[in-house]
Amino acid sequence: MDNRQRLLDCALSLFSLCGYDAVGVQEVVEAAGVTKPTLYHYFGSKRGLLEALLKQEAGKLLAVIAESAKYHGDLVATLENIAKAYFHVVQEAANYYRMQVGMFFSPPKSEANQAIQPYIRQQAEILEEVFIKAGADHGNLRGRHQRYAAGFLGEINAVIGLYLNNKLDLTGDVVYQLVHQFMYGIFS
Amino acid sequence: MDNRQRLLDCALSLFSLCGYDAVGVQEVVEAAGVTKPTLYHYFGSKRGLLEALLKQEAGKLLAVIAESAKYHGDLVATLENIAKAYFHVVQEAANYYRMQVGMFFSPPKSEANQAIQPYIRQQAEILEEVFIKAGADHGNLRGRHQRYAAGFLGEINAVIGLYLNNKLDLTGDVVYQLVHQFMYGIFS
DNA sequence: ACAAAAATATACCGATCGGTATAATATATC
DNA sequence: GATATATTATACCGATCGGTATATTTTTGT
Repeated sequence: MDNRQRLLDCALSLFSLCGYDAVGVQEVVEAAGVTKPTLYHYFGSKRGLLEALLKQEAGKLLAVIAESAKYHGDLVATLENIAKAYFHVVQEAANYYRMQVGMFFSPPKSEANQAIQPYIRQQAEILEEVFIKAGADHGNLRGRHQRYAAGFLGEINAVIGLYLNNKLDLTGDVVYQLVHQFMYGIFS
Repeated sequence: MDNRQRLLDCALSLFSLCGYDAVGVQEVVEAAGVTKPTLYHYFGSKRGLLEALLKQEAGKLLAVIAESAKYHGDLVATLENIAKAYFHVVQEAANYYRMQVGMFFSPPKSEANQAIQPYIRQQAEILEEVFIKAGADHGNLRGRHQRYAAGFLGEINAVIGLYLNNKLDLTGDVVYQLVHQFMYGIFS
């Protein structure tokens, strides 16, 4: 009865490791120990499988990030919470996060990119809102919220990239250094 | 008689737009107006076509970046030169740069990721060397060159991402703001 | 107990995948 | 002008692609 979830789990492993296009439907069902009509019963198509996977996993991620991004007047603290949340998600679901970032940077006409776009946009909105609200307290941020949100996430993903390649650990110290460098510069 | 170059050009367009896996050999040769044995004569395989493409395009990019990254005691000026160089490359060869970033973030077992790895490593080494040399002048940078190189490139790519989605222009002002925020923080 | 519906398997579809054997056509060398 | 070499085309290969028609099993509602 959990064949549906097992298909999702196997799809996540294979997609994140080899890529959506490179993985055949046959490969997914064999890994899950079922046959093709079972997959098509639950998901209708390969694309449907991908979208169900994103709905489940990206939904979880968005909830965690949104919770971490509540701004209460202290921008440094908020950014630290956000960085901590991303690092936590990556450590709990490295495969999924790798896949999400890969899909974001995948070619614009690929199915993978089109499927991830709505979730990426929500993510961007959450981060932008932080800088917009902080702009009320720090006037000179205004008009740059989009760039700051993208830049901050870019730095987070850069560090996550190092972590996924075993180049560094995601300690609390990294959170501190990342946020303070972003806020006060490289010498802080 | 320039069928070889035409194949490379068409492959670049298609790969960057739709992805390496999603583009068939047949599609490439049709776009180039030749037949399959012509492609296999020049490149031996689909993978060989990709590698020839990278050798040509990534080589050009690396030369430009390396030239821009010569450190002469002024870190701010060097980072501005690097950012300018990246922006210049992106404006001259948007398709290729999009493809390169996409391949960098593609799944670790995909052919695309494996093919781009050596070039990405060279790029990282160029950037890290800047921060290592700057560490001689600014002691408190030492031991963090890897993180700073990755973080700086992450911010550059974040801005480039906004540009490729028509969210902002790559003006000299963006260079200034990016580098100064990186060096002196968000309020600079 | 029985019928309706959900879930799974067998076997198959046409299309496309990357790749090639063979042969014809240019092009350059002598 | 003959010969060797590089280049291109015709036609094809087995394998895999995503997807499905049909039938059977399992579960559910009554």
